Formats: sequence, structure tokens, C-alpha cells
Amino acid sequence: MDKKTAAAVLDEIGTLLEIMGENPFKTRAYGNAARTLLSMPGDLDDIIRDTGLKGVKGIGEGIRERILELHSNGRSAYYEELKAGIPAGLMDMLRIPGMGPKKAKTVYDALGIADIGELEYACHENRLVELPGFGLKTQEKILEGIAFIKKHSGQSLYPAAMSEAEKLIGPILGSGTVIRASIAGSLRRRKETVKDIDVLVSSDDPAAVMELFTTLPDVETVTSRGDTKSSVILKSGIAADLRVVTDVQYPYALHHFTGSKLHNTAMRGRAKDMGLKMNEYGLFRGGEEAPVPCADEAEIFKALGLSFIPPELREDMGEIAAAEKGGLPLLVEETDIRGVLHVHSLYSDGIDEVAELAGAARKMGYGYLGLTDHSPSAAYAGGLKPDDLLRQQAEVDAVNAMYTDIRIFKGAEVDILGDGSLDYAEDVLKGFDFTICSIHSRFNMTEDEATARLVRAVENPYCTILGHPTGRLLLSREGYPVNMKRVIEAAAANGVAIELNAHPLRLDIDWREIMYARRLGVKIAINPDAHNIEGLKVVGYGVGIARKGWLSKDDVLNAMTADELAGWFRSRRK
DNA sequence: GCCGTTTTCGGCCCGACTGTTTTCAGTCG
Repeated sequence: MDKKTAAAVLDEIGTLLEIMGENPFKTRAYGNAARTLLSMPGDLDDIIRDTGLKGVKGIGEGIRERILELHSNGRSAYYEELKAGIPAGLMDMLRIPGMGPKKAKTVYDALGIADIGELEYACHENRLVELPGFGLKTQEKILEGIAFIKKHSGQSLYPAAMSEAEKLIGPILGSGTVIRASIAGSLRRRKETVKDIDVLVSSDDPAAVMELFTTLPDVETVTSRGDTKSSVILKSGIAADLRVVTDVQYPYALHHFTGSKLHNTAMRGRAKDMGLKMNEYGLFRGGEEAPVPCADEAEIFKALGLSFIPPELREDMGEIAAAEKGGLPLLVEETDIRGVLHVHSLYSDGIDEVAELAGAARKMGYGYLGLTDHSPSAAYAGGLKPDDLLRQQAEVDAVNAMYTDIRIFKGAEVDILGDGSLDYAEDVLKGFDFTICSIHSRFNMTEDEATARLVRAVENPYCTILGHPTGRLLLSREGYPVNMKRVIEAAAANGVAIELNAHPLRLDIDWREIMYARRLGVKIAINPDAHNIEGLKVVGYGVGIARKGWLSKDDVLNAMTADELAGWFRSRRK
């Protein structure tokens, strides 16, 4: 082992000890020793041969032994023992500005949070503010810190990329140098995460557009700049490409740059079978110079004998065959959503009052709100004991009496316990209009265990909706492994709906799984999982994913009216 | 854990800054 590696191990031992709350002078001693070692001339072999590391100021008997062990064995039993006792994600957290060993230890001890993804989610749920030494500012600072370290991580969540894209396209459209402009790529297809932002414009003055694009205030660096294509990195860390074409080429280019690659390949194959050649500049009939004229994408599809395929569906998952037969669903729109069903109030880990939430939902045009505070096992989230529930439900009655145009359904987000049973007794469960049942603990399961746990929950007669079925947090935490096909089949057999959690970090159930649920007639509930009024606004992200899953209005539980839904809830209970 | 030494255990770098406190704890450099 070389000097540098050995020093790094010593440093890490110091950090691990610090997290464990060891004497700060002891932890510092490891850091000092690491620095001392690094500053010594020669490589580790030489140092040990020449001095045996004896009489070096800053390296005493204890640390000397550790270095000798590292040198001879290439490893340290002490280091490995320490490491085994502390989750790797906790070490990761120290990369967050403002997050040191003490704070990391606190969130781990108090909330069991062991990686950055969980930490970020916990901040969004206001779970940090109550911890000793923490407050609202600290929580915000940690969120900013997480955003900072995520900056150059390669992938971005849809909302972040979309808001950046809008900042680009606004000035471009407003400049007067472009004829048409659109966001393209995976962002236009509404993928849950995207690698970069693609912008397509048509213009008679490409040079002017390039100049404008590469000098926008949000641009950090220009990675390439040509006549028709430029690439930049934005200050937010997201990469963005701009492509300029003529206005005649625009529809073909828009289709081409929207992708997906697989969809394009399939489309080109189809064109070829019809004696046509298709690329980003046009659709060409055998050897002709001028393309088959198409004013927009719809005309391209029409020229190929297809109905219009919405961008969300262009994933080569059967959309071309369906479009040929006119069999594409009329996709659900955000305006089809009549109410919101997964909302936390001040009673558990939300921060707004029931009446405030109801008022906000009403203003947003929703006809109902399903109140779903946590059950007791979610102690970190202030899960409600039966007594608390009585008070909460009495308040719901009072709020319901206040309004004629919005209805509060009494629900709960009931924890699915380790064995698949639910976290309330039957007499309590009876009192709800509906339940969302979800897993919040014991994530370490095999696929068989997780699947059995979910299936058992779904088979419970008091389970109305299965919540965020994989528990994933996008770009940060894998969900538990689930055989989703079997879970969907269980939901179908038991008349249980499945949640599409619309929080942009979750978007869970995955859109790739939704089609099967639709085929089996399982209703999908597009739920905000809101912990405050602001959180009600994420439903649109869920609608985007529902569209990618081919859902139409009729497949979506909360596209029902309040009366229809009340009837549906009642019918589940029979 | 290291150092220095009145050789057996007490002291070890600290100030700016922030945020949470009500006199201090934690982070950063």
C-alpha cells in the first residue's frame, strides 16, 4: 500500500470516529497522523524500512501499528470494523455543505436516515426541523447543499430540467430571430429523469440564434458551438443542446430530436417499407430532392399511415402498431383530475391545517381531498394513534360542514408492517372512507419477501389504494425489489387501486409497469403525497407519467367525481 | 490517540460564522 492510500484510510478512521462521537482529540489525532505521513519524504516502503515509523512526531504507538498493518496486509482490521458499523451513505452525507459528523449522526440516530436520498426526502417532509440543534434554516441549508452536490451528477429530475428549459426557450422565442421553437428529447417525452435539455428551433438566421443561446445568462460554459448545433452547460449543472433548422425541416427535426431512438428506428423502418426515406431533414420519396410536404408532426404520422402519437408514448412500446389501427388511447389530461387523495396535515408530518389544505385544493378546482395522515408505526412522522384520529376526523366533519363544493374523505396512509398486516386494528380501519397502504420501514427484503408483503396488504379488505409500491427515490434510492406483475394481479383480483405517487422524486409506480395494470383494469390514483399546500401542485408530474403509461381518464381513480368516488369506496367494502 | 513530562495524566488551535439558543453547538477553513 502506498503512502497516499494509507493516509486516506487514517483520515477516514478519524471521520468514522467523529461520527461515533469519539473524543475529538482522538479523532483529530488520526487526521494529524495522516497529514504527517503524507508530508514525510519517500514512499511508504522507504519510510518503514528507514525509520520503522518510530520517533515521528504525530504518529504514536497506536497509529504506528495501524500503518504497519496497512503496509504489510494492505488492510486494517480496525478500519474495517469501524466501517462495518456505519452506513456508507452516512459518510456520503458529509459531502453536503453544512452537514458535519454531528448532524449526520443526529439524523441517523433520531430518524434512521442513512443516505442522501432519504435525507432529502426527509427535508421535504419537514422531519429535520424538530431535531435538537436543527431548525427550518438548517433544513433549508441542507436541501441547498444536496442540490449543490447533485449539480454535476449527470441526470436531472424532470421538474428541475423543465424549469431550466423554460428559462432557455423563453428568451429564444422572444428574440424575434426564430420562427418556431420547442423543447425536444426525453424532456418532451416526459421522462422522469433526463440527461440533458434539447431545444429545437427554426430560423432564417442560425448565427444570430447561436449567438443568443450561447450567451444566455444561465449558461456557465459553452462546450461546442457550430452553425446549426451548440452545446452548453448551464449554471445549474444541466447540459443543454440547441439545434437550428429551416422552418421546412422543423417538423421532421422535431420528431427526430424528440426520439426516442428506438421509436425513431421503428419509424424509419416503417418508412422504408413504404418506399420512403426518413431523417431529421425530411421524409423523402425514392431519390426526390424535396421532402413529402408536412407542416407539422401530425402530417408526418399521417403520411406514414398513422394517427398522431403523443411524445410521451414514443418509446417503442407498441405505439406504432396501435397508431396504425387507430388504437391509441385518448390520454388523460391534468384537467381531468377531479380531486387529490394523498395529503398529510399538521396532525402527522404535514405543516398545514386541514381547513387550509381543503381551501387550497378548492381554489385549485378540486372537488375532493383525501386526508391521509400516517399511522402509529410511522412514529417519525407523527403517526396518529386511534385517539388522535378521533380528533382529526371530528375536524374533518367540521371542515366538511364549511364547504359545499369540496369534500374531505377520511383516510389514512396506513403502514404495511413487516408481515404484510396493516398498522390499525379492524375497528379503526372500518372508520375510514378509504386507505392508502404503504411500506415505510424494513426496506431490506428479497423480492419474494417484498412481493409477499405487498400482496398480503392488497388482500386486506380495508386496503383501498396501494401507496408508492416500490419505495424508490429517483436518482438516490433504489426501491425494494418487487415482482410488480404479481402485485398488479393481486390488486386486480382484490379490486384495489394502485397509487402513482406524483412526487417528482418518486413517480412510483413506474410508467413501464402501468400498462399491465391498465390491461387488468386496475385503477391508478395519481396522488400528490402532499405535506403542505405547495405539495398539492405536483399532480401534473404524475399526469405526465400516467400518459407515458397509456392511461386515459377512465383508468384514473381520481378522475372520478366526488360522488362516483364515494360510491367506488363503498363498493370496495362489500 | 499523541505528547511531554514535576513519569502518569492533563491538555491538545482557534476564530468567524451561522443557527439555534438564551450562552452554546456545529461547521468551516
